[in-house]
Amino acid sequence: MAGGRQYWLMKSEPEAFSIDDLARSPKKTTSWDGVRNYQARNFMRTMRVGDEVLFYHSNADPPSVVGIAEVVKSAYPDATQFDRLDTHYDPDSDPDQPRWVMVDIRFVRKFMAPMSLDLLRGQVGLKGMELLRKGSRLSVQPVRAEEWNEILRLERTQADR
DNA sequence: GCCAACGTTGGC
DNA sequence: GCCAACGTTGGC
Repeated sequence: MAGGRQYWLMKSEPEAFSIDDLARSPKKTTSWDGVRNYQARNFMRTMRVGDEVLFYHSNADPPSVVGIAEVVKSAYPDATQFDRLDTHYDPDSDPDQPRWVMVDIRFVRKFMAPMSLDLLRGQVGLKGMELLRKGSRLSVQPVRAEEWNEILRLERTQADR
């Protein structure tokens, strides 16, 4: 796996920040700030430029994977942790040893049709996917190459209808 | 170190 | 709006 491209899934509530918001952002790029979960942070620390990301809309109707982004900047300190006025302010984070990081991601493309949780659950090849696990809340999660390929294959069959 | 209480996430 | 499934906090 060394040097290989990795795949990820990142969740966002479309009301807060949608894939369309990403597509409209300057350079189609945004800083993925505000992550305050250690497991998610640890995954972000291992992200490399060129890694690919499934963009997922949570708390959406229906909740769906809606497109693809790519990592364009690896982990660096999340500025919002030091901003008292920000909702993600963390008074316990030491500026000399920032607790939270963010990465930059860039819009790649939006799927022709959103791929809903229901649709994904119907795929045998996605049985073990973290996203589909009951109670799964991880907002940044790894995606296996087989899962990534299965989802892109699914996308093509959806587009052919 | 245990664990109850609490806060959050996110599907439904 | 409900609530299951978490993760975190803090008393002990």
